Amino acid sequence: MGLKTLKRWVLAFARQTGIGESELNDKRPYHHGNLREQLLRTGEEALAEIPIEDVSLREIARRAGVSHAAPKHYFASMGDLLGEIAARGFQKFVQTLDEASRKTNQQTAEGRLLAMGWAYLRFAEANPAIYGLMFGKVDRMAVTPNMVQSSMAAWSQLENAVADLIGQARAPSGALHVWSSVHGLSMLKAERRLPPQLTLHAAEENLLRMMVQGLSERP
Amino acid sequence: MGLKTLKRWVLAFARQTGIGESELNDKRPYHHGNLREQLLRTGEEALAEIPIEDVSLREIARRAGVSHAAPKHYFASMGDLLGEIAARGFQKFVQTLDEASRKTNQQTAEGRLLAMGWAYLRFAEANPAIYGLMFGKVDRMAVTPNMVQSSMAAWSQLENAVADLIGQARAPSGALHVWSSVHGLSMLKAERRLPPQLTLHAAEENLLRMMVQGLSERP
DNA sequence: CAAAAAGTATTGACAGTGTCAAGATATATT
DNA sequence: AATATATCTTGACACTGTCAATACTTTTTG
Repeated sequence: MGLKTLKRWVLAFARQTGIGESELNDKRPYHHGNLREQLLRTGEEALAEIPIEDVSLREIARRAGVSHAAPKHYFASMGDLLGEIAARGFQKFVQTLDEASRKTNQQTAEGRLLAMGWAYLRFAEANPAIYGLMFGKVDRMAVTPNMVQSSMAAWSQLENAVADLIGQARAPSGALHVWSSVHGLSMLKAERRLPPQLTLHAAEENLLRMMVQGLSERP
Repeated sequence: MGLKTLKRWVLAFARQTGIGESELNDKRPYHHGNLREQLLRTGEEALAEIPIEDVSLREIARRAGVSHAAPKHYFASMGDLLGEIAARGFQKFVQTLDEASRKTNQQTAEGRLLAMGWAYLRFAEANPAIYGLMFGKVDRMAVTPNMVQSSMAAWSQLENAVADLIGQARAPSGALHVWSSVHGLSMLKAERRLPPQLTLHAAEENLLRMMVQGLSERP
């Protein structure tokens, strides 16, 4: 092949011209080895660090240290990459709410639901960009199968928690009520559409209580 | 000036070469006359007709029949144009809910609030793109003063309606609860994040009832 | 009424984007 | 060891938002 020979020549020539061998060796290998995973992680990082309108496919590739077209092999489009990131978001989301539900001292169904609601609000607050992605704030995102599946898992989780409180029959509409409340508040918060004089912490606790109150049977 | 003379020359030449005079005359005047308003209307049209990711400043200019940089004179950026469109959306929104509140047969505060809630859901359903703009779905949008003002008007309207039902003191958190519910449901609907087996119409009525139920004092 | 000023729209350029096709390079298979 | 496959890069394309320079119109002014 003569390739290795060529390499030796280049190295020798480099040494002659004063270029340090380390400068030639510390270049990344051509094959990254784990680029798909890397792109997902880098994308998440970028979403957390810079304004969402500045997050581009090329920027993610740049941060990952690969060429601008490298992602094409793993993600058919920019929307697909974002969709997969959103899917991972939903998985982390489900996990977080599950932990919150299990770790609370409250042993009642109502207590667990409130704990989940609180965890929901905290998750949205802590991961605004990913949360926005999960719920369609970013128009460039594609709805991937992975993402649909993950979001449905989140729905099931919530419906079960609601069923524990008010029974299977009323669970679907109850879950819709609960999700709408916390999701609506999270969006309004993220978009700064709330009146400034509102004290958030108290308002959030109030809202969760009203939400549970809404689940109770009518007199 | 010689300009009018030149025009006569051109017309004469055009006639000689067989170009119809009408083709020369039916060109739009250089000054549009009402371009700012036109761009807003055209933008709303575009948002209603084509996918939101395809709505660009240049596309709006194209539809308005002007050059790609013409909007610059009226809107500092694409975000500003979208922001103004959102502001108009809020104004129409407030008007719609006001009408719904006044036109309902129900004479109770609860009846009026339910009518507004229903009108809210219908508005979001009928104007998905504009509604998305209003609540920050589009990352390219700027938050213009006009828009902040209009959105605050919407908030006041809602808070008043809630105050009629549960009093001034509890109105702020009550309004937050109400808005979160209907906004959350609207977003979940628009983003198709709801389980497919849900029958929407009934679910919406259920949700509005639960929402009102949540406003009632705790036993 | 003519000249200057101000307002309005166009043209052309720039850096940036997502996507695609063709080529280069590394690993796996035979 | 030669071939095949997987992976990454390069270069191009059409598009975007924004800006500066220019052309055209209307209004104001002298």
